[in-house]
Amino acid sequence: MTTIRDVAKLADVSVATVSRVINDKGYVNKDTKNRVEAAIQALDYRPNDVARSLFKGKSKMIALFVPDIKNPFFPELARAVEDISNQYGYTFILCNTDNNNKKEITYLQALSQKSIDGIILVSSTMSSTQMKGIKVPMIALDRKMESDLISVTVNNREGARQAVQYLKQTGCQRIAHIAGPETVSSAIHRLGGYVDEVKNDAWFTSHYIRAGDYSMDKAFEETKQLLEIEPDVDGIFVANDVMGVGVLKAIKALNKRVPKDISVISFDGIELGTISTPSLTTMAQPIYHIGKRAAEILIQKIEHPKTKVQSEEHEVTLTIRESTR
Amino acid sequence: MTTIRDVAKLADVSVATVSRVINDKGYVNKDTKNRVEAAIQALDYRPNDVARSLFKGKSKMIALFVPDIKNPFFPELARAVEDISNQYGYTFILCNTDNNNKKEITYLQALSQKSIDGIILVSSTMSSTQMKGIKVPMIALDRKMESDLISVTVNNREGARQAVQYLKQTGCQRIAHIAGPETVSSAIHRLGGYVDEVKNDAWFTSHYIRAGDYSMDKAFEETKQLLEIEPDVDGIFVANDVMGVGVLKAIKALNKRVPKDISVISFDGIELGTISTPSLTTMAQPIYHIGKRAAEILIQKIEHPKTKVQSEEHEVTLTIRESTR
DNA sequence: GCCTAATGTGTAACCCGTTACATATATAGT
DNA sequence: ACTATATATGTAACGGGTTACACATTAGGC
Repeated sequence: MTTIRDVAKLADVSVATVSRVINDKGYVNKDTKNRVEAAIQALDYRPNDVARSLFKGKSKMIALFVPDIKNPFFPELARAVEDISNQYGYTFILCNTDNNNKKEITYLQALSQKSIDGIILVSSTMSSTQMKGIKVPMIALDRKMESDLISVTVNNREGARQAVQYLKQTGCQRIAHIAGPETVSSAIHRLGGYVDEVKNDAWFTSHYIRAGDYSMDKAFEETKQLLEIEPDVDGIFVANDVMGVGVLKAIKALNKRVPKDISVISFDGIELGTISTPSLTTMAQPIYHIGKRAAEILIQKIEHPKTKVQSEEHEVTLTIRESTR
Repeated sequence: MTTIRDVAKLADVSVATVSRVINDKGYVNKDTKNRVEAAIQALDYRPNDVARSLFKGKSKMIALFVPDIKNPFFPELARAVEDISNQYGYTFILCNTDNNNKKEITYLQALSQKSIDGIILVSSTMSSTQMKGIKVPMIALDRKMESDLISVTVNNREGARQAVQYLKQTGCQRIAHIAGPETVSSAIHRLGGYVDEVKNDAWFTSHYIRAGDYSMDKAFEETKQLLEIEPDVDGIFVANDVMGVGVLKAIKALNKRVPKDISVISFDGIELGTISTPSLTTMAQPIYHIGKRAAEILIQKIEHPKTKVQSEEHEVTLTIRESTR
């Protein structure tokens, strides 16, 4: 590796001058600058980022915590964050937490030892106590956290209301909900929106709500049980698309038809929903956009710590496909 | 941040001794060790990895280059690599290259400035010339590269042969192939395996081969054209599952039935293939396993540079689902 | 022509662990 | 008792940029 001292020697200047040229900072005579640049070229010199990081206490790296990248909702988020990171010169670190608080804490520790500049969290397990001591800039994405951390989310409650309203508009009389995990804010709000819309209906009882966990398999099981207990269900609002596919499978397994017998609407708008048969009507989130915004806000926080940044709540879009009448 | 010098002061020893305690290296008296450990505890001291990296010239970070994490084949690979990285104490960096050689080179440069310890490449665009100068340990995954870089792949040619054989066994008489990009080794070998099996058949002409690009949309278009030109096709071997879904859609759009009129078998074994209707019969790769092996071999290369490591070619498994008779 | 400000450049300390080397004491072997 | 080793610990250089500070020179203003 050639170092700044090699360059300095070849250009016959001090390392300070080379540093000034590299960073375009401070006064440097034009001729000197040319000489230094020629030396840099000649030696194919590239500054060592680790040395830089050590001095600055910053690493130009940001991390994204997601439960599991295999869940098809997260790759697009990850892609957005990586794109923006890159654009601003940051390196992107991906951490799969499995919703495991211990793993999160371990990552947090490891990353702060590496002088990570900022972290984007898709998490529901981290408590405000745990976040107290941490001075790394952070932002919550997709889910709000117990702590008052700034977040970028969508308007889950309103989106859920619209979904249920749409089912009603298309003629559904008995609308069930396959909910997400009760520890996750997005799931809570989607459930809340559903309840808003059905709580005053004569037919409504809590039997119409089944607790899923955002996974396909659980949704499959819950739907089968639901339809046994409440066979008159003619519409299901599912808390996410992955579960939506499970619901579709369950309905098919029971020899009912979608949307003829039962309409299904879910939430997220991932590509998976276009592949199932029938394709899923869904409340589509601007997934890439929220990932992008989270990264942008985080970088703003990192580079201009005094600027006040605010939480954002984005809109979802009813995307009508084949699973509703 | 508390530093090693703070700890040394509190424990009333030199920094060298603290370092010895931290790294469990060299002689340290038991009492001294206890005192140092108490001081570390008291100050909640954690060594600065950046300083360590600077001295060692190693960062304990490895990167994975994939074309696009949104392609559902890659998340599982990424997950495997991340798991293994973590297990060995490495931090995991994800890079989306979009099959863009410029991006790859930019990443390579940026990462080597950060003293990256190793890189796993899913790439087909990097030439051996470009790799010449690079002394970072690397390994190819899923695709072989032009250069003689060690790789972890599956036996694509043999898998393709088995796929075509299976179609024949189940009664297909005219078997077409939707190929992957001709620049990608896996696609080339899958095409090769197909040709091996059909080249001597009387009916075979090159019209039965259509060039896809591993994307769903292209496969959709190509299949429609294929079936127009060769309406007697009763079996299609598709180079990957994502395209398999596109093929299914095209066949449906033409009002033919799978597997009644046309059997479809694809390659990869991603979860997506279980969600389509009908679900896809496929040659399943041990995706997680090859990702794991690539990471393990890379780390072996990093930590024990003299040990000889070898390329690995893993087996694929015929996974029969609904898209074949 | 004189003073101030702008311009130009170098020295050395600093960021924080690591380790070669020096030094010192204790233990073992004969 | 004496040397060879094992044990124990400290000092200071090192890795490679960055920058405060000092010093020197040039330009500008009047």
